[in-house]
Amino acid sequence: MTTEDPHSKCLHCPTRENTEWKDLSETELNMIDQFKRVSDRGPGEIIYHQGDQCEGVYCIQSGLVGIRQLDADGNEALLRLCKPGETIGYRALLSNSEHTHFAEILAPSHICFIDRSIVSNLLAKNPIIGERFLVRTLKELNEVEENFVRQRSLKVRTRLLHCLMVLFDQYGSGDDKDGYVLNIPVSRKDLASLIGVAPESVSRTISHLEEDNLVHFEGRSARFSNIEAIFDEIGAVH
Amino acid sequence: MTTEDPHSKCLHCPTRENTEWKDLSETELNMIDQFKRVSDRGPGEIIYHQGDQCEGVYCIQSGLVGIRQLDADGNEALLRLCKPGETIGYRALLSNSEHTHFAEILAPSHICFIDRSIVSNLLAKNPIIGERFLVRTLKELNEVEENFVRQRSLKVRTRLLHCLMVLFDQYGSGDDKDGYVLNIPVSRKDLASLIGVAPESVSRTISHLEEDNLVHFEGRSARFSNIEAIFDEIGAVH
DNA sequence: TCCGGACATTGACAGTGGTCAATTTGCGCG
DNA sequence: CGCGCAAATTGACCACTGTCAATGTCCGGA
Repeated sequence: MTTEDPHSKCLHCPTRENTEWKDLSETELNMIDQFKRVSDRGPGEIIYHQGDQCEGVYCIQSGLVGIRQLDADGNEALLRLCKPGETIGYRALLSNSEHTHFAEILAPSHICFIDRSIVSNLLAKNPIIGERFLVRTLKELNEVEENFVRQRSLKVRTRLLHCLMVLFDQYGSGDDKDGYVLNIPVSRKDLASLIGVAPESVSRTISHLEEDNLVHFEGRSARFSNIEAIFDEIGAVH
Repeated sequence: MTTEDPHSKCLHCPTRENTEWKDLSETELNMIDQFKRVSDRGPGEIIYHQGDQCEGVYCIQSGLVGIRQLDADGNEALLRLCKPGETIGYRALLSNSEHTHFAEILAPSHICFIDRSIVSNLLAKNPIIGERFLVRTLKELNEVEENFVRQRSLKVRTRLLHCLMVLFDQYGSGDDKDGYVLNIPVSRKDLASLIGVAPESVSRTISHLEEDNLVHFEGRSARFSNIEAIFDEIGAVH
């Protein structure tokens, strides 16, 4: 990461327009630029640990990050995926507590670290920032609750299809002569964790989906030959 | 509800000190008093419906309210219980969207309605209010996620014991010559919904807990004769 | 006081999905 | 190119729990 990289300037960050930082003035962005630390991380690296004090927030410039939480048995549940543009670690900062999750790099990523003092400063000066994070938090809360209720009422097969459609919506690589193609950004184990089942159950369900000619899997790629049938099965309003 | 009731003044509301409104000035409280609508509701009444536009927020002065969400099958999942002092309906207001849940009275309650215009006014004048609701939202988010992960890793029996301990913490009527007593504030069906299982599973688990002399049930009352053993079982890794 | 309906319990049963174990596949690295 | 480890699949097994049905209990209203 050299200083000549245009992306090293927040002002020119391609993701900024859709983030909580979009209302910052050029002066404020320059302040962040001056103190932020950009780093280049690879899969498996941990950005912050569960239980750690919050040092600041992390803005994902590129790549993919997974938010995990340890359960009572020490297993690592994958709660959600975070794309470029997302700021993570803000919850511990705003509630002035330690991190209740940990964040792991899932694909090679550029991560910008912004110290908590900078964030506090911006929050104090610019109430719109706090408001943006409030809205973001409310949205996350709705998503988690929706997920929560969905897992109670739907079977594994439907949950997997639903999950695949959500992933397709966010990470789908468009269509193909023979259907829609998705490069699943996570391992089978993490896919299983996202829908709250054992990895073996995902494998078995995948086999069934193949037999039914609904989805064709090849490693981490999935091709949906009959996406309408899938929407029917999950009862989607899309 | 007569105007002579001292509780009709927010300033004297016994719950105010622990709420998001604790930082309001007397003048601001008087403004709320002037426009709020207090009502006396009975079990089964719906305070607001899922999908409704948000008219304002509701402050629970006394009683008990359940927050429910409809799932894909039209079932009503009980997400959480709200005690006196809690303000509900604020999420739709703050995110400027419709209610994603509905709120149902579970025990005779006094509910104060505060119109959204009043709340917006206070939020604009007094940024600390927004901050209080941000912290509240962050706390709810943590609780939901904890619950989410817990339901994946624990068996029904453990979840029920955990749920009973949480209820005891909040609604327990103290001890007794023969153990600790809790008046369970909800039906078996709702108790089942809180831990994400079928009502029959709760009944069966209750029978087992009786056999094991861990909890003695009598209608809606539960007596914990050996609360240490319960904590052991909840804390245990398995 | 009795009746009716909602709530709760109990039992029977079957299917899902978790667990364990054995392969197989895939991939990084020497 | 092959070794070795991790990921993924497949199969067998069965405990758990959801579903359905029957019965029992409680409570409010006529």
